[in-house]
Amino acid sequence: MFEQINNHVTKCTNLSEDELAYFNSILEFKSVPKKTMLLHEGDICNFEAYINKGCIRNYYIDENGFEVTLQFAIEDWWVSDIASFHNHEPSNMFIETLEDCELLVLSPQTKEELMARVPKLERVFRLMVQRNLAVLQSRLFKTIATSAQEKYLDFLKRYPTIPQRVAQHYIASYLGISPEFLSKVRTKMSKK
Amino acid sequence: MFEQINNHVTKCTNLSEDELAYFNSILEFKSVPKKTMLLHEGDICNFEAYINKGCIRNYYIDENGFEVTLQFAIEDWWVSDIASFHNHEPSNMFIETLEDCELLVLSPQTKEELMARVPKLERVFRLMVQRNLAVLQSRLFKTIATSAQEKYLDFLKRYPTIPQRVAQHYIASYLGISPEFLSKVRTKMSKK
DNA sequence: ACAATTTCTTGTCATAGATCAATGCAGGGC
DNA sequence: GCCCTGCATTGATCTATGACAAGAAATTGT
Repeated sequence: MFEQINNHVTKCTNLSEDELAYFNSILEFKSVPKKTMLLHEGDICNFEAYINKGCIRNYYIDENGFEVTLQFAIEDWWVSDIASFHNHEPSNMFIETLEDCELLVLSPQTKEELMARVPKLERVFRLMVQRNLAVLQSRLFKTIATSAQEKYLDFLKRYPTIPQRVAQHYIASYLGISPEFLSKVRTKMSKK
Repeated sequence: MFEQINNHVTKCTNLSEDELAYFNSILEFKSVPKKTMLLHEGDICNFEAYINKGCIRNYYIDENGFEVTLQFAIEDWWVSDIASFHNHEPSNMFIETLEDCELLVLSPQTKEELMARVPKLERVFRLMVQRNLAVLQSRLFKTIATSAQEKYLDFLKRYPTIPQRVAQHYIASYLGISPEFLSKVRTKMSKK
């Protein structure tokens, strides 16, 4: 049950047997069916969850009900609203399982404890946030600078396994285009 | 010279006199004229700079020469390409001063030393990255979900001092619209 | 296996914003 | 004071993408 996450963590830093055991001992295992809301706009996010199995998305909704998918997360990723989680402030996003999921969960308290006991893990989480930031920066750039088709191709390259797992209209909402238009882009692409 | 930055840092964490003195001692002061390139695409970013005075932007350029401004930074902000800085990998962005600037600079080595000697600062920088991430997330959302005018209004609210300091076409490139269209949005707004 | 629901496709029409070109305007160097 | 050069504005088209509607296809639960 912990091989995957331990593998993941030890890629970034070296931990002793003891440290690893402690780390595992404070993780809470959770099994969640698909189509479950893990976080609702306005709630304070009280989890940072490692995905052992499954698929999750988080998204925003604007005043008119228009959805924007911020990210898909699958095995070996973490999901959370970091800002809400750390500052204990209401979130403005939604987090929802798209498949049945197995999660390993940290609460704000357990995470703090963990950081205090195993400071080396600070690094792991800082790296994670930094990587996230870099990805988001380049995504913003592409969102602004490129056509729908380019964005879709880029998405396929970056996340080749996602399209087989999630409905197409979610991908459209990730790319920032309408589902109809994504469909048209796809048919145009397949004709050539 | 250090009041500003010390103020900034002690807002996030408590430091002793000694720690603060050490922190200040390793900062390198740099005075840079406007229109200077601090980082060029392909270079490895070797600085994380606190802006004591001045205004800086970082931006991407795509294959066709189309520019996207990632952010404007003014007094009391840090500028860097975090990913390039930490992983010693080539950057894909440009960083350029828009005004004469006074900077307080960390190199990768001095930052690491600093983190080792004053671990409390880990927290400061992690918070900074997290805040950045949250801002960028909400910006991506707005970029996708809202009209040019809304984005502009939001920009004015969030960064009220920037428009007086930077050329309008830079703002357009931040908002992801053409300079001509921003001009049209502005005249339409002022007519009502 | 079937009905019910959800998702995907296809067509037509509408529009925000891009692109191009012309004009005006201001600041800096001489 | 005058000429450059770089910005901002304005107007006339053009285009990528959105919105809506209706049908086809796929998935789901029972």
